[in-house]
Amino acid sequence: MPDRPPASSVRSAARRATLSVDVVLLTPHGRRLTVLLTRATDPKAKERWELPWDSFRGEETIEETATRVARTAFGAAPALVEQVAAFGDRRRHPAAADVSVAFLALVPAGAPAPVGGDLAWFPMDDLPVVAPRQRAMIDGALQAVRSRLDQSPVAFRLLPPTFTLSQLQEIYELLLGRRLHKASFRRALHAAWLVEPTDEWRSEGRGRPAQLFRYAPKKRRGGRRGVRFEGLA
Amino acid sequence: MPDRPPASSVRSAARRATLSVDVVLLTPHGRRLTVLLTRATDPKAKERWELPWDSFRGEETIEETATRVARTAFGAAPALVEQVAAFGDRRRHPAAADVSVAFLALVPAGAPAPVGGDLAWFPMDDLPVVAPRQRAMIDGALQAVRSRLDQSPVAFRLLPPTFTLSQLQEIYELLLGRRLHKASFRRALHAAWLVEPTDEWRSEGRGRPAQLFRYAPKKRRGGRRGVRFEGLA
DNA sequence: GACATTAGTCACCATGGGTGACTAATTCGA
DNA sequence: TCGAATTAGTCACCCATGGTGACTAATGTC
Repeated sequence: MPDRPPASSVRSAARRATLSVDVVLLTPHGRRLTVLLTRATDPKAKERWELPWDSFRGEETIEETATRVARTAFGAAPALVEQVAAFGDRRRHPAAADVSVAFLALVPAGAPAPVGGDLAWFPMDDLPVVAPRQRAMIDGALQAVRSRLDQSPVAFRLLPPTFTLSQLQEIYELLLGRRLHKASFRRALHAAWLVEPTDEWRSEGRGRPAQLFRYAPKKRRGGRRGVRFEGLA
Repeated sequence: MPDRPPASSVRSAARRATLSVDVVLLTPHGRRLTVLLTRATDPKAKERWELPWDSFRGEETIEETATRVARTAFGAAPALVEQVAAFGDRRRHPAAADVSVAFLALVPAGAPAPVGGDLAWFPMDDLPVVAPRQRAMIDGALQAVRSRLDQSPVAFRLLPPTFTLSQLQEIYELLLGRRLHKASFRRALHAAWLVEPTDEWRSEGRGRPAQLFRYAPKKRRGGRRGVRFEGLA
């Protein structure tokens, strides 16, 4: 049996802390997932690159801040913005914020290459040095994307509105980090009623033209079992 | 093609915000999951009950704050503390914090009943009115527990170190909100190598005595498929 | 026209897992 | 003392899930 403290919680006097909102912008480039980094603003910073961030302002919600930061950095609204987690440890952060809330933002494939030298897409597996807290945020964002593959339309937000099934499979392979069998992938996809065919076909390069599909989830019967694509709406 | 903003992000001057850390303490009582609430400290508050919380202090990490808040409220260290998410919207919060970080904390079954009238375990499905932001935190914590059932030893932290398989199944049924078939549950559990038998048996009440098990996850072969208990370490 | 290349489908089969029925060991009451 | 009730634990049947290789289809290239 634990000791029993006084029933009401001990409260400290209200204190103000510095808070930042950081965004991990992701987009596929070829067969690799890439992150948008900006050149560090502080010339004295050891690190040369950092995630887009801003201090939290009381006027907006943190989601609004994240969306604004993403739009400012990338130049357009991302296809999806979701919170990853709050990071409130003592690891270094560009703003030296007490606490930073990380968001992940997805941009469909085919994003324009960054203009100047102050913005660049870096492959996830070949990142430059960034502040340790932001490094943890990037890892957390990747983990979040992977774990939400079946709960959130993450894969579809990394593609344009219409896409071929081969493109979709490539995204899944990218995120899962392993090859999938074509027949299995399509069978599961069909069973999940996540996409519907359009009447367009894409004939690019050699090979048979592929039919274009769009993301159009349908109500599912209440089957509880099954793994892939479960719970996606 | 989106418009291109100046390459470097716009930064606002560092601003300080109020930040709270709130804890959703959960424990099973009978066949129901319950939450620990304390009586509101502010006598003018509309709500009479609230989640244990504290303002963030720069000296600790938010995880440390959460653990301290949980220990102070419950009277002992919980079996597991994990972050749920940051809530930075405009919903009302007891501390009127700009941003609140919610944590979930698990206490094994058999927790002592609260002493005074200032602390009470409320069933999840019969909660009193709490501030809207805290209400969202409670819902988020339950969702987090459910979604982490297969990734984190959540179920085992709601049980004492040794337990019967029937007890474990009850916890899973509690969290999933549906009945499970005994044979299926045990087959999957066996395949996952999550528990090992002790040489103790519990003979309480009528019926055949049950063998006691302990949580002792073993390395799994790299099988990728399968649902239940996957990824649990 | 042969061939490479990519799309799309099929059928086979191992495994996962839902299910009912069985046995085992205990308490309780007649 | 014995049988019913109760809880633990296991087995075997069988269908659905999903891995796999091989096939056909439609295009471009040489």
